[in-house]
Amino acid sequence: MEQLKKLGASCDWNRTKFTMDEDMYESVIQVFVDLFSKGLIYRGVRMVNWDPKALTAVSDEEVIYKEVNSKLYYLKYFIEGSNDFITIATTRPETILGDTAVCVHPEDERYAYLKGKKVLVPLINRAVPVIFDEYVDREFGTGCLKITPAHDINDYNLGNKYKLETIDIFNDNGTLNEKAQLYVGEDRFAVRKKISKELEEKGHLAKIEEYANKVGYSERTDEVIEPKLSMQWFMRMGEMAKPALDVVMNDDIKFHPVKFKNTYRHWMENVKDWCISRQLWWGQRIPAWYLPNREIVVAMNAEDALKTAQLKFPELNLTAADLIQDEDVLDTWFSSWLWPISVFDGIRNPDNEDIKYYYPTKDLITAPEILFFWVARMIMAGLEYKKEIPFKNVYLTGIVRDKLGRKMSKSLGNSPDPIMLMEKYGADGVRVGMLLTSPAGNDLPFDESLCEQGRNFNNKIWNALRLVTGWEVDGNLPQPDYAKVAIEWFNAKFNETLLQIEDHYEKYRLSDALMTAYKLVWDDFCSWYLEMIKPVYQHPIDKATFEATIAIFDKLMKVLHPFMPFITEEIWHLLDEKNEGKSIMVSEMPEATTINQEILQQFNFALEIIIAIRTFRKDKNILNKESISLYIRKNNNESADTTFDSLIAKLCNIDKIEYITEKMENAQSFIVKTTECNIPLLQNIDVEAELAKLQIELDYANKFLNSVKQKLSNERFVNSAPAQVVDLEKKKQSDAEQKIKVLEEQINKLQK
RNA sequence: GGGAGUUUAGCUCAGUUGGUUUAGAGCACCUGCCUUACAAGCAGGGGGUCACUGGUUCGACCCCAGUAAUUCCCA
Repeated sequence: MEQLKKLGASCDWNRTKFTMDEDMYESVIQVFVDLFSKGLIYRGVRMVNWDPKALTAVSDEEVIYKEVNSKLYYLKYFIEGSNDFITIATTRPETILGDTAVCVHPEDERYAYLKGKKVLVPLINRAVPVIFDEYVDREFGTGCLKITPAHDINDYNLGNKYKLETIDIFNDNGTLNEKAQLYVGEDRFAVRKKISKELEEKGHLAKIEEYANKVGYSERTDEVIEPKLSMQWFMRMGEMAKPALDVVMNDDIKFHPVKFKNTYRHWMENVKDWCISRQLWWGQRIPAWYLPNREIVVAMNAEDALKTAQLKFPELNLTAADLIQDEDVLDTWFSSWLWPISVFDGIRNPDNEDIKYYYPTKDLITAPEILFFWVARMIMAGLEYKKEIPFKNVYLTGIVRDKLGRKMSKSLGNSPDPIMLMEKYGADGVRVGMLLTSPAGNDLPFDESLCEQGRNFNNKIWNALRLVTGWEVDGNLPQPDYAKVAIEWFNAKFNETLLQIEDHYEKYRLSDALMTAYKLVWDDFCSWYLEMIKPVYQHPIDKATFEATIAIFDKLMKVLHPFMPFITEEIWHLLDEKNEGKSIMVSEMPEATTINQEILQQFNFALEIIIAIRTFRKDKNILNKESISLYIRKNNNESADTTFDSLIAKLCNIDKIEYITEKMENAQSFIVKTTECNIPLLQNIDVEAELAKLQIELDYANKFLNSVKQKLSNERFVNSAPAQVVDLEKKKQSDAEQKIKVLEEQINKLQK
């Protein structure tokens, strides 16, 4: 949590809650009592992962499955009242002592004759039925399966289905108990060796095969996990799952990205009852008390339980000492699922002001791996206790992974230390680094270089501030034309970009929103705008331009603030004394106004010219210090647009821009769109190189023209494609033809 | 074994009911620059058979079928 604060997470820290807080605890117990009274909570038997060394049940997450080399034992079971036998395959021969059936596939003709027969469990000769179920894989082993309901989850399910006897042959420490009849008190692995020997001696062992299978080991003790039956508390899911599925399917609650809707539906349609009891040393203790007559009372506390018990069974003369509370505690999700309600005390006081104000909320941000454990159940709880969905959107973040694609984990030691990262790159830098790599719904492949990029961005912004605040402002200076145009252009660009950013937010595409803002600041503001309006070194700037620039800077800081709270707050205060004592956090976000599309288009063309001139300078080794003249010849009967001329001149160090109509001699030229740019000869032209370059351009244009022509000559295309598309192709054709014409002219000129 | 995804540049990812010049971004890479806010920088540049095969269509990164690789969930 301290790390989150350092990262600038803007949480409501005053409302920090722990699930074991008094009020939270009470809410959980109240809900348990309520659901029990509604018949939604019941006690039942379930197979748990038992650690015979630690003497505790462990959760599925604490079991590590390892591939081990074991043996597959083929054992002969004699058919009752016959000398015939069938052969079953098992990796655990010691568990035959708990067998209560043998199972084959109903369509397996090899075993059809077994219908109604019983077979004898080797060594103890217990007669058990042969059952027929499609669960059996006919290809595995002999296609004949022994059923031990007490010691295998699948067998347990079959046991339930066919009402089989369940014989638990193990003690808690992994030794055999008296129900096994043989080897009582000996360890399961010692028994495996002994019993396979005995089975062999008595002619029950057909063969042994080497076999690789997965065995579960306890994460804590590395002991082999023993599936074990135990009494647990459950909550019925069926009735609650249905409405919780509906609100997601009909988009009352939206998932971002939507692909998780599928996963959610799949889970909700196959939902199983929720095992809510845990054998842990901490948590909300199950509010159930056992009476001497084996009855159970569920109540808010021991006193209530006693009162209820006394009322129910007056003949027992019960005292507090007769009631024993269940030792188990509740699954932590059983408190978490109430979070949106209980954190505002909405369970105990359903009509308090806080819950009325804060429920429902808009967005939940969480990890996809707990979509079911937490999100689904919060929705259920919300519908059950508030009759209303708890939130409208669920944004599912990715999992942070290292460069090798592994999850960050303590045991691997591959997690970076956030505090150390923040010292190195700054909190804003780390934030930018993480956010840049969070495309919606994908994992975050963590890379320190991304934080470095974030830091560099901070640095860039800081330097821009240094430039702007370093200017001397002269109130008497008139505003130059180029500055007026630059401001007009940037504001159009800003508005356009702001709409894009809002659209990204709308779609929960945070990395895209950040990247859009990043480019707005770095490219459009720093690289273009500031270069445009920058006064000559050690010259002052006019007041109007300066103020417009400060206003732009202010808006940019607000747009960046959600991503980089620290630097933006700092700069915001340095931009304007009036911000003293206020905070950018609670200032108004800029709003987009009408976009001047025309100036954006004009700029795009100017930009192409500028880039072409820069390339030209580089090609010809003409340093930027050396000023040049530019003669522009429009083609295609286009009229000249001079809006950005003063800026082209400023940015490219051009002493003169002139429009001409005739071909120019003694000049080098290049083409932008269909406009010809001429620059008077400063040096001899390398005719060969120039021709080669033009030829490449010409080839490209011709090839392009051909592809367009081919398209247009296809009657079916012209007939079936929309007119808009066809017109576009025609425009492409005429543009390409024009360009080819100009290129050919130039080639001719050079070849003279 | 069942289900759901993913596969586009060296890396991480966009690509909106199929038509916006011959597919984009950031980073990385290459070249030239210590230009006076910034070398943590500036300017320019190269780089992709859109996993593969077939189909539908005037037209496919996009729709359909199959194949392969890979990830997750459930068993």
